Amino acid sequence: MTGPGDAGSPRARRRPRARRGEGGRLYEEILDAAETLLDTSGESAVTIRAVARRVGVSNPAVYLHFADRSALLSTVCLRVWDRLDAYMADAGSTATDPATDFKNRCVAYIRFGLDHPLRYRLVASGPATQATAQVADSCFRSLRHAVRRAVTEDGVPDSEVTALTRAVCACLHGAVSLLLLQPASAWPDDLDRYADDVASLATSGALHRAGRRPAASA
Amino acid sequence: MTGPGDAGSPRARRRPRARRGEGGRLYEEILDAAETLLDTSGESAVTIRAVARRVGVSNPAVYLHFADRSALLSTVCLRVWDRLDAYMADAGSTATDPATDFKNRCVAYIRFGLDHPLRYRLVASGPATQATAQVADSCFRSLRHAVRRAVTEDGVPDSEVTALTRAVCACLHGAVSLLLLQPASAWPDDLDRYADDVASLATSGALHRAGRRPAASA
DNA sequence: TGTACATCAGTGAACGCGCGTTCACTGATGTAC
DNA sequence: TGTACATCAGTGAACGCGCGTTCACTGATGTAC
Repeated sequence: MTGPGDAGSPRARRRPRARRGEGGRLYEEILDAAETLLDTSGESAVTIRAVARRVGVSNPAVYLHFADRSALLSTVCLRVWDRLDAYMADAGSTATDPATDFKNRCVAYIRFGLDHPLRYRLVASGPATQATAQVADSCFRSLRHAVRRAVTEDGVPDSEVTALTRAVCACLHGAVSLLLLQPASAWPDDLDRYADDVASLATSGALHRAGRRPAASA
Repeated sequence: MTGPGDAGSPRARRRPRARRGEGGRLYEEILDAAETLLDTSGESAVTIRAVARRVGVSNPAVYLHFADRSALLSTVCLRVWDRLDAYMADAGSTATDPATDFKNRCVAYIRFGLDHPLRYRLVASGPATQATAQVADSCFRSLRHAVRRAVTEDGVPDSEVTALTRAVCACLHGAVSLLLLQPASAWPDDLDRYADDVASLATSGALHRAGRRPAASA
């Protein structure tokens, strides 16, 4: 049925060898392949062999750029954190006022998680190296910065902004995780509105708890 | 150093064969072993061979009770959901008023997650079979019931209680996940208070968003 | 009371697989003299 | 201008491992006659 010859076998590209000084290109190709595998089949599918296969290179070639599998995996993790950070910053930059900036970032966070479930899962529960902790923290600080600008008119102290941001993170992450547990068919129709709702819930709830308004029951 | 003989090898128990009619005991022993492995080393460590080794039985013996590895894994998942459900119900039952009942359940949820990180991870992102969905839903309904009783004095409609519960779940799950990403040394000192805070944040925020009070900024 | 038989609760050995990783090697390309 | 050499960017084959799963078998225990 498939005809003779194995030319059509999946991704057996046998890519041309890079020229003298351009060896570093393979590094990027490996990371791209790893990310694709991650998006398609999850963290466990990101194996040295699968990545090499996909790039069209022999297994040992991967070791020219990564010490071992875990080094590859944590580099991928780092890259995804960077992407998320950039995606949120990008979403925030289009806003004209701080509140919208903040909301846009929240929406971006949730969209990112829902658009790339497996990628998101890696950053949300991936290898906890020093490097990833640093990138994660830089992402957190960007968001805290947005939070501070958004609530500045109330004169909220630093410590409270941090706590507020933490609460927002917990809500955003919880909201994404909860949806990812369900089939996409059960998701809200308007995801932007959903993200908005979650963001307001987190902020109003957190401000509330900080004593800015009287508590509800306990 | 370890002396001669392999008698001390880890868990090579070579357990005695069950008597006629008591074959079902192995079923429970397998599940116990699987849960222990899960708690110790995570989902990927729950292999047919590792479980058999731990029980002290040959590999094929596992197939007397489970069709394959995935059947074993989803049974473990089911069991953990049951445990979580029971743990929350137990925590709620000691309360004398609905608000405390609800708070206790929230605290129990968070404690469960922090006490058994890997177990929690399995239920929170485990195999999405029909059976697990059903148990997860029963757990959700218990909590919604507690929420309804806790907010009954405001005359909140059913749909709002469901949305409220969903928001609470998202916050609880987010709060647990966020802490699990960090080393235990960075956790709040008073976990019960932390759980309390998260619970009030979720409830007050959600009531807020429902229009019960004026919105903060947007 | 004895015995053939069925069933239960497993065992031992093997299959093929994909994996991480290592080893010795290779062929093209640039560079020093 | 020619050529020996160093280096870059990889390759091919193999190692040992643990895994899921299957197959044919076994020994104790209960039961029918």
